[in-house]
Amino acid sequence: MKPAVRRTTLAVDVVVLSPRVDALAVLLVRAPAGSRERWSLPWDAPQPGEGLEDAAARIAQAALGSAPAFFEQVGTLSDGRRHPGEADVSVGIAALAPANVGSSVEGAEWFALENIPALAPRHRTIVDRAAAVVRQRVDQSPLAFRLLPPTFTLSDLQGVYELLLARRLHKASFRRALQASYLVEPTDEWRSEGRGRPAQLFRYAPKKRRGARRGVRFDLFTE
Amino acid sequence: MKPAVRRTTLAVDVVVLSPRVDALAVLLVRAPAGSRERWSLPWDAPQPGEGLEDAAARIAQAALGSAPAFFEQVGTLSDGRRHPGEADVSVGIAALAPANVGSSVEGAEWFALENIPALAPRHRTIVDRAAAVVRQRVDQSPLAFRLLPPTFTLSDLQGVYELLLARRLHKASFRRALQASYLVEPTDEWRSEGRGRPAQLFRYAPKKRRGARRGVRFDLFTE
DNA sequence: GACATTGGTGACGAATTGTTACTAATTCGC
DNA sequence: GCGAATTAGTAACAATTCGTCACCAATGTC
Repeated sequence: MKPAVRRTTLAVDVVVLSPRVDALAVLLVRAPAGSRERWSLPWDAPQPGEGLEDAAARIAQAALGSAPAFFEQVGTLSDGRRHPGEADVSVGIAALAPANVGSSVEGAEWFALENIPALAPRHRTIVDRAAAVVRQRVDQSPLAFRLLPPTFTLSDLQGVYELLLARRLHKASFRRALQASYLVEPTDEWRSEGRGRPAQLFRYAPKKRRGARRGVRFDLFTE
Repeated sequence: MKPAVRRTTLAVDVVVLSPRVDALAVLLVRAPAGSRERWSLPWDAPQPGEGLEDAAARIAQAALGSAPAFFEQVGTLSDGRRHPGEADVSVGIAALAPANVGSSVEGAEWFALENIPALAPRHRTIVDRAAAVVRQRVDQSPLAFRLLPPTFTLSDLQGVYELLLARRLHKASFRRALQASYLVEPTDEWRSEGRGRPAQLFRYAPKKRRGARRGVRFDLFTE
């Protein structure tokens, strides 16, 4: 039996994530009249010759007003679950946008992850996967920095980690680990944020460092 | 502009990995006469109504003789790179098979990862991605146990980790960390492997353990 | 100026990890 | 039989990392 390709219908479904008012939020767009649900993820088919991440950038830009700088695939689905465009196959892609980026595009709105309206079942699955992937890779990939503007305070950064991990972190430990990682460098700017001492601004500037050669961790087998 | 699906051609390309003679090996199949390369990954299109992982299981079984028990998507590609079946879109899936599983299917052969023959460019990319994903997730996912038979010695397990991480591990540290993880339990069998003291056999039997609530690690930003 | 609030760091004890060194059980060579 | 070689398994110590507490710094509020 010789293998052969098969024609199917394909969609790229984009989960734009951003920290909004102390919660991780996802950008949804109003569905066309007559749809079963009122909201959906931004989605479309890739154009001929357009890569999947390129398509995700275009789709995210249409909903957000500007293109996010970071994308990550969160899985391709071909189960029977319903897609708004009846696509056979969906490529789910997470896009990360800094806080306060994204002007108000007509028909697009942010929803906290814990408070999402009804979505087509496949979109619901993709959102859950995106959240899981982002949470799982937060310390192997510079995800957190993609959710912040180019310069940020260490408290901002810690806040993003706390959002992603959904738990409180200890300030001194967080900063010590960050120092040891050589991932950020201080700028000479400070930010006065109302009351309290002004905070120094940092930027993401990872230095290449020798592999630590740690032992195996057997971590995170949380199922 | 209303989003719409688009018809494309789809393939599932499977990277079957298994430890063979002290190296991680991938299963390739002989390409049909007239192809540009002599070897390719096992691949096919998913049948109507067949999930992607189901398709991967069927494809792997055809090349391996039996179906692997573990699959993981390693990315979906739609770049311009050439696919043996000229598919527009490829879903890359890694399948893990224990050592010594897989009878000799006509036209299928194992190749050590460092010694792979010429493949279609997209297949080459998928193999590299599969290796990277497996190496990156080895301590978040029970991947190593899927490369071993149901019972195994601790030296076997350490050997698999050393293959995946491509470096030597320290015996005492490895075992201490494994103990603390409650991932394996001893059986009452022992295996005498020629010379040396016989080793006790263990099985993978993860106990649910309380989340460790560790701090952030800032690990592995190795690019 | 006292106080509340947020930023930032030193230091200590606890926990984890890297390493050395040892004991145990087997096969091989003689 | 018996010592050398080989592989399994572990105790124990040293070095490092981590969690926490305590404190100092700089600002706004009253």
